[in-house]
Amino acid sequence: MKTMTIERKIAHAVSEIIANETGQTLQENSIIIQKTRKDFEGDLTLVVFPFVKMLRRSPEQCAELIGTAVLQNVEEVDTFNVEKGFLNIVLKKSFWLDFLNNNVDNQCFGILKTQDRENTKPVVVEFSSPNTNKPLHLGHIRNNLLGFSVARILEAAGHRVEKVNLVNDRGIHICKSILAWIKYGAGETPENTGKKGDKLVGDYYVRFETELRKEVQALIESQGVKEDEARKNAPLMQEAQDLLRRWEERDPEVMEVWKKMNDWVYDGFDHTYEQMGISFDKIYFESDTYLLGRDIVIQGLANEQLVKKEDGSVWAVLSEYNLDDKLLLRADGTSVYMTQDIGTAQLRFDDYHPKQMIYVVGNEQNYHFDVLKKVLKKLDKPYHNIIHHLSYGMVELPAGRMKSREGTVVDADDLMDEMVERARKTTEELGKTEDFTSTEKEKLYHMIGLGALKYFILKVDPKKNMLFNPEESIDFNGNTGPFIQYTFARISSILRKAGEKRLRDATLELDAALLNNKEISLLKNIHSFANLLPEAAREHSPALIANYVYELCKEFNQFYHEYPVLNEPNGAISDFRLHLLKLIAHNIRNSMFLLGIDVPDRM
RNA sequence: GGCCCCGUAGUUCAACGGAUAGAAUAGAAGUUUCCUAAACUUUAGAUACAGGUUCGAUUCCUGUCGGGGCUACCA
Repeated sequence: MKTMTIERKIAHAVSEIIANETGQTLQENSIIIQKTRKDFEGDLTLVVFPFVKMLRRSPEQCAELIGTAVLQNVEEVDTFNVEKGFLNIVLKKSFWLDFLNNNVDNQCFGILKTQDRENTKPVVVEFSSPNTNKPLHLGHIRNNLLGFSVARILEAAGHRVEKVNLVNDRGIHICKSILAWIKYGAGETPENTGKKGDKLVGDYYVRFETELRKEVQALIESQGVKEDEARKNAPLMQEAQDLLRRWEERDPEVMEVWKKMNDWVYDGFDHTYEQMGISFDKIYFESDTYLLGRDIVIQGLANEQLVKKEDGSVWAVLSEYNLDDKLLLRADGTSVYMTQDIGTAQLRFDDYHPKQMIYVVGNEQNYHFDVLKKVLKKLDKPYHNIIHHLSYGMVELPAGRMKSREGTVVDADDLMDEMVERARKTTEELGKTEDFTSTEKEKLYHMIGLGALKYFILKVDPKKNMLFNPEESIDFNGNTGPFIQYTFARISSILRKAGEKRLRDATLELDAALLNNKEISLLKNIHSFANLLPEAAREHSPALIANYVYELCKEFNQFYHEYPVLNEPNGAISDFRLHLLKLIAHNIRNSMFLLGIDVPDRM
């Protein structure tokens, strides 16, 4: 143990004094040390209530006793004060100065490197997982940003990470858009229409639904059947199902159209992913994996882990888990969604032998994943307990969830374009880019627009539903991405003005007594990042990082307003502040990197 | 019907069971001879309701009310 954190040192001292007093040993993780709240004097606070009974003293006496012991045994501690049942510990100013000293040249404070990559089992993070029958929308944006950011956070926390995408490129829904294109497409292509491939295919998916609804309506009126009955029997639906059968038989004619249309979609997706700034290490296609799932199920049946009903359909019996039985193969032998997921899980396990497989999938599929894990357990698969469903909340509109039928879907490309446009407009109104080249401008507007969007999405706790109001544009002021980018640009501007030589020659020989509260507060913030990052990794929560970096920037702006850096007459203080700014800048950049957001040197 | 999730300022979001529930935005009032005013300062405003557990509850438990999701031989 080379570097023990100050929190652990204190916790250790606390457990010792309690052991001395009572003869009881308590686990160090039962000692609650938190950051002291703003309104009180101190850096760290110990809640002493848990020890009151053991020590048989009043809370104040306990705090006094523990405080004295900590003061004696931990050299970094300067003083302490007792406020109700809370022991507030003040660290020496030199502790903070040393902290800066030790980390000013560390561009990656708090970031852990994966040791021995070759021999480390990876965490596989699956996200995005689009269907190839329609373009990406706002819901996918949350999924993509979340998955990408969580992958970066895990990596920064010392894990080896593999990002994978599972493209849902087969099934009845895909056949629907293919069929509509064959019937009504009149040879339209992305080239001859100028339309983005995924949009074009999506249009035909919508067209299918429109035409189907007409047929269903007609059936209901002429034969008086119920709607779901009519949907099943409608000629178009029959044709789509026929197309699916032909696809499963690898009918060359169908395969050709399928391939062609999927390629259009992939071109479209590539563009969307690029705009979003996300990428994958590997892409899986369900068309390659669904048969594997079927084989596993058949094997499971042979092993008597699954059961076959009279009609020939295959089921997992899950009554022992209080879940309904789950169908895995239809009577006609075709696969369902769950069957595919069994196959992809197996393949992923074989490919990576991961220590964990994370699936970034909306919370509407909570039940599905509960069942998946149980089915895999039933099948005796070793990986059933390394599956983690990173279940995130939906993005809702003021009127409720997005519905493609009602045309309320917020398109991913459109939204990103709007954000970039607004960044352009706002920046130009402020007249900040007059001396930028046009390339620099485009880059900046993209950075700001996407920064605003990403931060807006990621600052919300992933588990919770969130609201997006298309009427109100995403802000550039306040608790936003651009605010953080702006703060970074401000710091960069000072560092730029200082010049390389000045930065290189700057000394750190300040009398610690000269540190002011704002400076200590900033150092304290950054110091806490080392604890925050592992927590964000554990919780799979970019929101923790977002809130952290916002707090840091807010703090910096207050400092910036109150204290000069380059204009500070005391050279030692000025030098110190330059170092402080460097550390802050690195930390902001790193934090934003974890969110997948770039920061500009000027804006 | 059964199962699960969520109700915090006008609005959008915070708060390992810990101190006086934080921010942002919208509202009101201010700050540019000074390193970028996308900033800063001041001000007003909230835990759906009723019980319980606890030294202490926005947080855990029970009930009521309100919102959402799942419950397919769809994905």
